[in-house]
Amino acid sequence: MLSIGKLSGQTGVKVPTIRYYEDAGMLPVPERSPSNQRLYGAATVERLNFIRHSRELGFPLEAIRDLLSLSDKPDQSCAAADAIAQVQLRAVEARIARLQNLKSELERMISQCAGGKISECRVIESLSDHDQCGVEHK
Amino acid sequence: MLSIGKLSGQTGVKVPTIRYYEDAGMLPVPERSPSNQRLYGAATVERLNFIRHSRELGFPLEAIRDLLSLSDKPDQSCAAADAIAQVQLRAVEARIARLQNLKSELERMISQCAGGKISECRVIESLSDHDQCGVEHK
DNA sequence: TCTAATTCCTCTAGCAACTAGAGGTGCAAG
DNA sequence: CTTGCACCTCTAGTTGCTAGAGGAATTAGA
Repeated sequence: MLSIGKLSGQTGVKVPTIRYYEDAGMLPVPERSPSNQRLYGAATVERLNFIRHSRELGFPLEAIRDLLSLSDKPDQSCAAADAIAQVQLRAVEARIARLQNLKSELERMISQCAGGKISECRVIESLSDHDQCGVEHK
Repeated sequence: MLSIGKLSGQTGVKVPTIRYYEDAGMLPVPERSPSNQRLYGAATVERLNFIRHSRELGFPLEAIRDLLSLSDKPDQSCAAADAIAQVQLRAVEARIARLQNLKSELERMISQCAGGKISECRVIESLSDHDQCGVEHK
């Protein structure tokens, strides 16, 4: 069994964040030692790594809860879970599309900033200029 | 002169957000009408468009404040503005790469889900597994 | 073995970047 | 002239944490 500090060390998730995740329902309520300290099994390392990687990909905790609910019911038929995965896939595709717009916008800005003065700098100008940006706003 | 509502309409930035930006030092304290209502000049439309566009590109308010202060010194080199954009570009590229990893995992999961069980899916596994993730952590 | 440093506990409060609501004033149209 | 909207200030809520207070327990070194 792992203390919260060991769990933190093995996953890179900070101790207060682990406690926060517990409050937020991302982690099951752990066992306690006789002196009231949290004790975690090895499965929690996996679960925390999963949460951390998903967070790094930009998933909100709610979406991660959905994904975790898949792995919490490994014997369930995929029919019910398929919808969740599809929704996540569509969300990921939308994120990628948007980020690729932003990427080319940033590249364009940088290429136009060829070591000149700010008065000639296209970075600031293009950030003001809506027509050139290629990002859709309503 | 524009009321806060007109300014909001012309820029797409919500009224409470404009007031928030004022508190946050992103916008100069505006004139007031005799009845205490905010009045904005045309320059504020430009400034707000700049802020909104920068936010949509993922710049934090602090970086936008830096960019705004740079644009007040037009004779300096634009290297600093370029550097801020470079940092954003690198962050965006990293996110795209990770999301594409996840996208193919989700696609694989959905295709494997044809009649199978969740326990055979590799999404959770690949998101838990540090070695496969392609992202560097410390 | 004793002590000092560390880890753990709970709790509250703060961060960014807003958003929503309460409760009140002003202004323009029917 | 009154109704209805836009505006005002202020507080509080949101998400996903992070930092600190104040206190108990465990571990490491002399």
